[in-house]
Amino acid sequence: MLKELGITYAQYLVLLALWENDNQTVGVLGNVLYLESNTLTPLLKRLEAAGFVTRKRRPEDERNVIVSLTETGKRLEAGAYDIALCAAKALDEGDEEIASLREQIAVLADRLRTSAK
Amino acid sequence: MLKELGITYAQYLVLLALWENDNQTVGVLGNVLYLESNTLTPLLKRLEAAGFVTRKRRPEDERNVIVSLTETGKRLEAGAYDIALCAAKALDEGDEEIASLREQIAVLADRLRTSAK
DNA sequence: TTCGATAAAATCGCTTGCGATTTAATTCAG
DNA sequence: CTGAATTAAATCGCAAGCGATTTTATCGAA
Repeated sequence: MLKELGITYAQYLVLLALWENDNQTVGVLGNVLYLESNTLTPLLKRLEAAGFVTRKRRPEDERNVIVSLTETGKRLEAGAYDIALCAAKALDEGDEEIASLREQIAVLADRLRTSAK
Repeated sequence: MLKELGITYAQYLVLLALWENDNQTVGVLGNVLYLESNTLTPLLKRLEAAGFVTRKRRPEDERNVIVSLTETGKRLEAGAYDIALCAAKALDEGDEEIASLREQIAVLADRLRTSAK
């Protein structure tokens, strides 16, 4: 399904974040996805080259780069709607179980992250 | 801790499998780790270059490559013993919880794998 | 005001992981 | 026995992820 849309899974995650909240900074996007600029910058450039997002420096503080959806990027949301549904169906697990599992993992990930610091 | 041993996490996983069961074929190793030769071959070459394993064609069937621990590779097991303990401690979760979580994830992964086929 | 500290992205080098193809060895059918 | 099919690794090309460093912009204290 992702291939039909012309994006990878990591790119899909970035777009999910942008569909949720457009015009985010690279850094904020990284906080959401637990990724840093060394990973995001090249990925965002590919999304930009594919015409799904734009990258502009914020005039008030040129250190920040604002990532925004293009019209094409916004339209993609509709086409991507089925993906989560199909994934859930493939997992064949109730929403509660998935949410619970996700939560457990988030807790563990947080512990690792803080214990690493 | 891995850096002290001079290995990466993926390499650690391969070594774990070999400590469990030495002299495995690339394919069998791949079945255990859910990886294929396109990933394992370069990784194994790095482990070989680092002196932890050897790679030899099996004489009876030259299509198979047997991966074996060197003495250095075997000795590494002792040095790696603490890793799992520290990880468990960092997770701060009982063995049962971790095992249960691992099992739940394995079930989901299997469903995805079979529904993809 | 200026210079050093801080902050945000970008860049570099490397390992992983994977889809697709290739190479080489073995097996099997006619 | 031979040539086609199958199997196991290897190879190729690319995207991700990350540690480390660099670049550029902003802030802050002397």
